[in-house]
Amino acid sequence: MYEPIDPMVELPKLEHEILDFWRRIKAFEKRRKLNEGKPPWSFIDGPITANNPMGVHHAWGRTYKDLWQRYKAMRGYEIRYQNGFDCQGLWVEVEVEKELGFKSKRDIEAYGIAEFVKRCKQRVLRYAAKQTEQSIRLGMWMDWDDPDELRKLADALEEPMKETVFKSARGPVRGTAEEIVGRLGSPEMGGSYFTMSDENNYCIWMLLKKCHERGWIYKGEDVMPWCPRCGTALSEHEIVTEGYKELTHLSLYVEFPLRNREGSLLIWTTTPWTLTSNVAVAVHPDLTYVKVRFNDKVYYVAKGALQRVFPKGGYEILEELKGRDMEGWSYEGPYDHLEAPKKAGAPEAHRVILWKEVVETEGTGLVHIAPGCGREDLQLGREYGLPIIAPLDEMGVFLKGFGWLSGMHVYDTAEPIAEDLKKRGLLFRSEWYTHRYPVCWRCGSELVFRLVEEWFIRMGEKLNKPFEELTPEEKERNLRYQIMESAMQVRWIPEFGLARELDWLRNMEDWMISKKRYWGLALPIWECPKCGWFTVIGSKEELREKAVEGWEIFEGHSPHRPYIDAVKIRCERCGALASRIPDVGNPWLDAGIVAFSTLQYRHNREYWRRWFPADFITECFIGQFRNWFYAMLAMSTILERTTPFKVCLGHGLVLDEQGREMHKSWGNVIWFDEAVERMGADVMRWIYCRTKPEDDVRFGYGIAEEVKRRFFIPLLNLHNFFSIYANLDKWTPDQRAERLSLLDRWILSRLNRLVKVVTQALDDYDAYTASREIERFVDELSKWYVRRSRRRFWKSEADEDKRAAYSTLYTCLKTLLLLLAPFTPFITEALYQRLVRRAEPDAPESIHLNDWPEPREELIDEGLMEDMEMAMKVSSLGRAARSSGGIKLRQPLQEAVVVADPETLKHLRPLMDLIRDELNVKRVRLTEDRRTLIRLRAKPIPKLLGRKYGALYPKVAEAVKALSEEEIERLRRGEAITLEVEGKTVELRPEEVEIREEPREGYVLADELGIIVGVYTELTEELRYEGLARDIVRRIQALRKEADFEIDDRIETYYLGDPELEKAFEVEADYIAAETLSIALHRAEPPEGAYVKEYEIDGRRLKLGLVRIGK
RNA sequence: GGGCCCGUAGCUUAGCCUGGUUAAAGCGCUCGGCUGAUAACCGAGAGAUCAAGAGUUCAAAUCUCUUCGGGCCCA
Repeated sequence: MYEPIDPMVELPKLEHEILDFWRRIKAFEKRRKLNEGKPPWSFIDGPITANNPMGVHHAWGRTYKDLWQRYKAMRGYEIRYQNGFDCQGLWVEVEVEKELGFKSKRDIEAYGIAEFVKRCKQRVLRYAAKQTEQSIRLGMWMDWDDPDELRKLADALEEPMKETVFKSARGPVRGTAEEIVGRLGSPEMGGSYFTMSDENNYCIWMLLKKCHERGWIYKGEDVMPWCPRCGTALSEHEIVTEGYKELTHLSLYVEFPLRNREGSLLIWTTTPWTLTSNVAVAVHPDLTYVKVRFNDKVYYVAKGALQRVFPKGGYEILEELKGRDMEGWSYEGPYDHLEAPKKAGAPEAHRVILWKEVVETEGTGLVHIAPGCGREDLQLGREYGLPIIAPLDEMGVFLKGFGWLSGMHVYDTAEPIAEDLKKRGLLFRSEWYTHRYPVCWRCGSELVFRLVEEWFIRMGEKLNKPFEELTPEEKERNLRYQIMESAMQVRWIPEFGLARELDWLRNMEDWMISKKRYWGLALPIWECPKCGWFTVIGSKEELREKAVEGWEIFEGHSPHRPYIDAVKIRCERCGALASRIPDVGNPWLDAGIVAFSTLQYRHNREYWRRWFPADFITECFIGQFRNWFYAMLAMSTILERTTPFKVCLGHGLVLDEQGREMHKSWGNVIWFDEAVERMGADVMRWIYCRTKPEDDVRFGYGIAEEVKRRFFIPLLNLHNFFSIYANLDKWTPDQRAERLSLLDRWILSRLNRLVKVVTQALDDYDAYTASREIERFVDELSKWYVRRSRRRFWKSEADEDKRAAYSTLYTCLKTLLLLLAPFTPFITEALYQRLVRRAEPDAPESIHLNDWPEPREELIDEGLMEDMEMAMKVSSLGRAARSSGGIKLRQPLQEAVVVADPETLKHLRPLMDLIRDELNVKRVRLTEDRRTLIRLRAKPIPKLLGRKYGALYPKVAEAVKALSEEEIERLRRGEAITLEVEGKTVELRPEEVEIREEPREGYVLADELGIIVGVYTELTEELRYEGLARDIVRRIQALRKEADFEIDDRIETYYLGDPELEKAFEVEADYIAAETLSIALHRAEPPEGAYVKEYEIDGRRLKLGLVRIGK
């Protein structure tokens, strides 16, 4: 017995049953076993940060990941199924700080780095467990760790050096908790990879050492946005997210007196504290500057800034000059008398430099440059070889050497500095100024720009020429261009991905890999405090060899702070003890190495070669061009000078239903757990699959409801329709038919084309086309094939045609389920169990253990599909015609006429029966002759004819109206015709009549694209009773359903009512009885216990009573 | 400042790469119809100067350029 499914079933509930089922039969394990040793299809999972529960936006990429893994599995490829968790970095630190109520780095150090790092690891494990559960819920088949085991491991980490047992995906593992955490995802343990694993960290060491060997690692200074409260630099990324506020600051116009010439440069700044570190003044080479006299003093400002600087006028222009004319002018800085600037050589360095970024729409058109306090300033300073002054310490307090400012906090210095300058006659003016200013995303403090020492990987020069013109030597020298070569080996989807990646690579600065924090990759750089020598250690073994101190403290621990910091080595230059730099690594190093660390690059090169490069990766592309995609490409290029992935599918953002980004603070976030339990994972997955990946998708419950209604419910209904009737007829797949109807051949043709198209689309990593094609097919299967075939399933005898119908529909449903299985794994499993597993005892026990269907080319009949398209078009026109004539479809009509060109008619000829049934007419006529449906009428134009014939006009008009169609046709061709009116010969000219087309008597028409369909609306007695009979049948059917009779219950029908209706019962008795399974029709009061209802049909009353007899 | 994506009906989208009938769907609204698989469906009506302008072409929503608007990435 096939098992119908309630179309109103709660999909989430069904999905939980399926999850249990999979678990019970070990479906995933069986799939893996089936594909073992087959050709590999390599997918590398971009690690998700295990720091919070996953959101619905993660589900998009994860749907893709699962879709293609499932698809490739059905195609018979071996797959690694390794999920990844990103573990290290500031994101986790911030959350742990919140958990612990910390406010700054000092709190962490007071708490103890070891404890803090432990908390970070625990958090990662707990959220990895959570995300594992959520991913399983989404339907992802991966080599998962048991979430409960991960949680237990997190708990065990309380005592990191204590022995414990972890039930890994490959069986129990014994060791200290810390040791086990370091081995997660290893070949012997299976499960997800964790970027905090020892192997991942040591792999990066290997990579960094290789960079160092090529001279690409260096320590540099950079000016970074810095939070004085948290004591840390923030990356550009952290500021962009939500890091700007409207703030009002005191801005100053300051005079810089010129040396060796009259007057002062006038500069403007919103950060007075940076004046202490001024080194130069920048002007635009091409802007016009003016020398002006104002209140007896002489100033230089940009011409375009005059209005702003002297709003009340009163100045006198003495001279105009270009910025470039001022280059090299020397001036006195405002704080040249302080010790630190003096020591740095600032007073001697002061001069005017040229900079193309200077504008005259803000300030004075002269920009004060302090290379220690601004990123662009620093760059300029480097170009011009200027000294650098960095005035602030970690907490934002002025260092020694700045006179009265030393010891003051930067936040408190604006007004004192203004006072000070005023006293010394250097302050031209001050004013409050409101602008968007970066703040710390954690504590809201205003950021300052601070010079810090960081470590970098050199990207190489930016050569100002097209890629094609680069010489091999230039590429060899510059990592940047090598990575570009790797990027060009990738197939980017969408295609503009390459352009974005190359743009990033062309412009990116050296890669800053350090961060002054605690939880992350321990950068393997050991530096000598005495002489500045440094080296990069490439492995744990190398460190052991070189260690001269502290190894015993480190031994047994993961390569993280603080234990790794205990290990000292000998400086190779001066022999002093060298320590590891305290910095941790950029987290994108962690994620970027996974094409090596997870594929056993260091220990099993053969395995690595089998799985590298990945055939496919997919992630949300917003931001990843400079993050994961970049890091993967960079690291693979460094190690192997090739791309680590062949195809990169990027997708857009998940927005709310109004098209806004989801933000916690806006209250429009949809949580994954809630969404999946409300709409179901399949619906969520289908929403993502049917979206163009390059666009953003709108996501919400309204959209889910629509997707469910338009796609899932029809699918369930198709299944139910088949199940109900196949059960009644006890049809099984072995009951095949020799001969298929045209309709069967058509839908099988459509089906096989669908298989072909979906296969091609998925091979092309195009879920969008695949899902849209599937939707179209379901629509046609439901709205055309089943609708037109319904009666074939209803008839009582099980003949050849009926078997053909069952056979065809079963094939369609089964194949459709297989095609859909990778997209919507739950519902397809549910239906497969209810359909295929009932029909075919040998079928694999889960749909996901099946092979992917092969298209049967020989069944694809392009001609037939074209014919059918035409028949659908004509049917639609016929229905429109009936509708415009106000004739309901239930009323049979005598005929429908189709007028069209011979080509169209050729298409329609084989399908006339179908059209006849669909339009409920007795016959269909096809013709090329328009006049079958249209008659021409001539109307006299009184204005012309009246004037011409005077009193005779009424008779002429009559004659015109009576013209034959042949005569009108001649007029239409432009010929004049002659008429006899009252014995007179009248010449009628074409312009004297208006010719109209009218439907022929009795027909209503609809037309489109040159096809006209007309139905003849005159009813014969016979047709009228047939129509009434159909109305009656429908009422009886409705009543049967209301009475909850089984579909195959026999009944007796009692009727009384209007004589016309009673007569219809008599005339159409056989028809009515057969349609309603009535063994008898009685014109009588229904007996006691009958199910009774009164109806009105076309204003006539009818009382019906049904009595159930049984089967 | 540089790079990229997107502007089609009230809303959500298709079509654009590969130019060619009267720009296609869904939602919503109005009216009518069908229904023993369907909480579905079918038909009609209303609703689009395809962001604007220019160019190429016999022909432009589609190709090119410019402008405007929205967004993203990088400075």
